[in-house]
Amino acid sequence: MAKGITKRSENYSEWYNEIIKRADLAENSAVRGCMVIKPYGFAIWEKMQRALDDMFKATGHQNAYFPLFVPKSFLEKEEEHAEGFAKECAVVTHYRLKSDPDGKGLMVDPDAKLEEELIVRPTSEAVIWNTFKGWIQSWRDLPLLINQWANVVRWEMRTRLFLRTSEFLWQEGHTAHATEQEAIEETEQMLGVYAEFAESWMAMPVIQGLKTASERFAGAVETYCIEALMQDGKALQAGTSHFLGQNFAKSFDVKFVNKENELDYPWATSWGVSTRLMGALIMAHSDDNGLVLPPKLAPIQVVVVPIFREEADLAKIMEHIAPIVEELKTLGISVKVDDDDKYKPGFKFAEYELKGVPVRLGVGMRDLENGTIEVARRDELTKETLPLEGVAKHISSLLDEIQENIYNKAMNFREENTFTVDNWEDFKAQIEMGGFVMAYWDGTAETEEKIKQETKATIRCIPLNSIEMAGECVYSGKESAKRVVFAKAY
RNA sequence: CGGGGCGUAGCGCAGCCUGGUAGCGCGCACCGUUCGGGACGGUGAGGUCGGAGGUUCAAAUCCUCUCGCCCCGACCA
Repeated sequence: MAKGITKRSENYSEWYNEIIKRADLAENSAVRGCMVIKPYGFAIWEKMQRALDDMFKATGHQNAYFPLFVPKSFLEKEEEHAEGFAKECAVVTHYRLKSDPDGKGLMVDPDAKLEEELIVRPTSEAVIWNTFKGWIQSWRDLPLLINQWANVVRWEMRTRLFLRTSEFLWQEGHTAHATEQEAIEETEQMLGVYAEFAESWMAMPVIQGLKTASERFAGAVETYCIEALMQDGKALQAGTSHFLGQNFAKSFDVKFVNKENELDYPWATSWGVSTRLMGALIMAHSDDNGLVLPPKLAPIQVVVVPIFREEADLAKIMEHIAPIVEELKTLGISVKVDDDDKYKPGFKFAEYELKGVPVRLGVGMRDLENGTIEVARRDELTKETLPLEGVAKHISSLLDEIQENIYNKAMNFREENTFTVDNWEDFKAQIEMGGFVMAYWDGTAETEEKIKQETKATIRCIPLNSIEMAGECVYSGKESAKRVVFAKAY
């Protein structure tokens, strides 16, 4: 590229920021730690939302919306939950400003102090379970399967675009069930939905597993997660699904009468994914030419770049490609024809590569003479000249092929960067080099903590569906039932 | 909150040590030639040098204070 971006291999985080900037996805705002998601970035997020929302609906969930503010007394009710989130809460203490008598501008009106502080939601368990109290009386009211699309605020020390911002957009599911078994099934079902979304929409392979006690969601009995490996060898938690037991029901005094006419507390789950998935998408596939989008999430799947000098030539080219564009649209493919004459073709080629558009079609006067079209694919940066006849069908299957190809690439990368390690020296060396490190762990929080202190590696998850085979803990040498996934993480 | 770094044109930077007419690249505007991988030439617009105070005949440059941002750590979807 003439105006190359920072190489991925040289400075990963600079590369990451530059992809976001040059693909026009988002920017830091003037507001501390907050992010502006720009139209192109938001278009991708909307496609993610749509796909996820359809999956939630297909599994029987309904959308609703709950308040932004959580009275402090609500947040306090579940003790562990309160403790876990206390350190990162934005708090509303006043409801009015007034002119500053000592100078220009405004000041907080001390007379407008709230009797009870309001917390800007860091998550909505508290408000939602307070609401559920009024919704649940009988086993007939269960299961209650609710999802909300919302913003939340967590006052993070250091922020990074998409990966960690003070305010972020997400989806949070909150469900209530009559039995423990059903709630656990729901937790696992939604983890499966996330894994399916990550793999078949984002083309990003994930490991499904359980968090250790120390990494568990505050107030949960069990936290399930999906973990993905980024191209710099660091892990990213891409989604979580929590089995909350009866903790919130008890804290918020939500009870129902079961079929045996006995009072019981319902069992709860909550699960969420956020705009962090955008960060995952960027880091999983992009290269030194910019963003690489899986076709299923690309706002523009095919871009047509006419190559012309004269207005008259453009008109001829448009006529030449019109049937193809029509056919692509009929096939449900989103096509953009960039007939802008302010930029030259070479500029446009680079621009659409930066934006990750999966397929680019180039058409010039040469093609008109030959009845051809140039088809370039973003994932492999290859191009070929094909007869115009039948090209729409070819493109349609090419998009599927690209979707599959980038998944396979990410999968190969993960496999090449997943290591099985059996002694402490190898463990430290491998963690330093990056990747998922599969090692035995004795199951204690002490060992987990010491490993974290000495290597900065955390247990990303205890994988589900792995073969149980006993071994010796890589750190303590004590007995261990199975290998867990260690990595440095975002 | 600890440790580093930076504030000069829309963006990226030089100038500061050693005070003396505020510069370069990109971008922007106009004209011409170009147009199948980020074009080239010409002309031009654009600045209270983050802010306040001080030293000086003279401050982007030296001194004091202040504000803001970025990076590294603790925290974390």
